[in-house]
Amino acid sequence: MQNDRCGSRIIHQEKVDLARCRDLHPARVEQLCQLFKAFGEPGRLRILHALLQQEMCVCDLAALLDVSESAVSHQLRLLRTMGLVVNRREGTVLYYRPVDNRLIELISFAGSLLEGHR
Amino acid sequence: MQNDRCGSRIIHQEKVDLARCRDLHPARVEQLCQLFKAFGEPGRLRILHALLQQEMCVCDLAALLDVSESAVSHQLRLLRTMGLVVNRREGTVLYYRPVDNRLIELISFAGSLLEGHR
DNA sequence: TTGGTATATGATCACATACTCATATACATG
DNA sequence: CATGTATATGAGTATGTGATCATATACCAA
Repeated sequence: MQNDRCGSRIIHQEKVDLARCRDLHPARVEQLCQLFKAFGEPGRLRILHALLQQEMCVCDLAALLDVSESAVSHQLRLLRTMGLVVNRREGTVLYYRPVDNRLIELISFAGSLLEGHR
Repeated sequence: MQNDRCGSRIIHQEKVDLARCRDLHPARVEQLCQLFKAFGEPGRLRILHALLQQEMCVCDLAALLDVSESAVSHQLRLLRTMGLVVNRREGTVLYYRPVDNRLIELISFAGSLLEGHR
C-alpha cells in the first residue's frame, strides 16, 4: 500500500471520537513539548537543575558540566529564548537564574515517577 | 583561545563546589532526560496523552494524529523500549496502555507551570 | 494452506540539533 | 583610547531523530 494514512481504516470510531474531544489544543501541545524538550537534554537538565539551586555565571556552569563556555552559552540562549531563564549583569559577568522556581518540582515529580510504578 | 574548556577559569569556586555536591547522579540525569524527551515531541506527547485516557490500538492512534500507522508504530516502539507503555493482544489488534498512570500528573503539572509564573 | 488484516521492523532520507571554532560585543581598567 | 575579561553569536559540521517506503511477522478465517 502506498498511502497508509488511514482515514477509513478506523477500528474503534468511539475511541477515536473520545480521544479527539479530549485531545490537547495544538498550541498547548507545542508549549508542553517545548518545556519537556528543554529538560530532555543532559546538558540543559543539569544547567536548569544547578540554576534552581543558585544563580550562576556561564564560566561556573562550564566548569560544573566540564564543557566549553561557548556550548553553555548556546544552551543558555535556547533557555532564554524559551523564557525559562533570565540573566542579571554585574560588570562583565552575567548571572543566570530560572524565571520560575517551581520548575524544580517538575524535576522532583519526574524523579518520583522513576522510583516505583503503579 | 583554542581550548576554552575552563578548569582554571572558575570565577566562583564556592558556587561550583555547591553545585557539584548537589548535582544529580549521571544515571539519574540520563533517566530523567529519557522521560522528558519522551514527552518532548508532539506526536509522542499526544499518543501518551491519549493512552492515559483509554487504551488504543495503532490504527486508532494513527487516525487521531493523522499520520501513518508506521510512524505511530515506530513511536510506540520507542515508548515500549523506554518502559513507558505496554500492549495487550486481542487477535491481530494490539491495544497499548501506559505502564504508569501517574504520567498524566506530569503533564498536568507541566501545564500548570505554563499558566502563570512566579 | 491460502489469503487477508493489523502491526513490526529495517533501510533510507531529510531535517533538527549540539558542538566547535572564529569572531564580535559589552564592560572594566589603565 | 587601548587592552583584557566574560560572554554572545554565526558558520560549519557531525550526530540524532522522525518520517517514509518496502518488507516481514503474527494472527485469523475459509
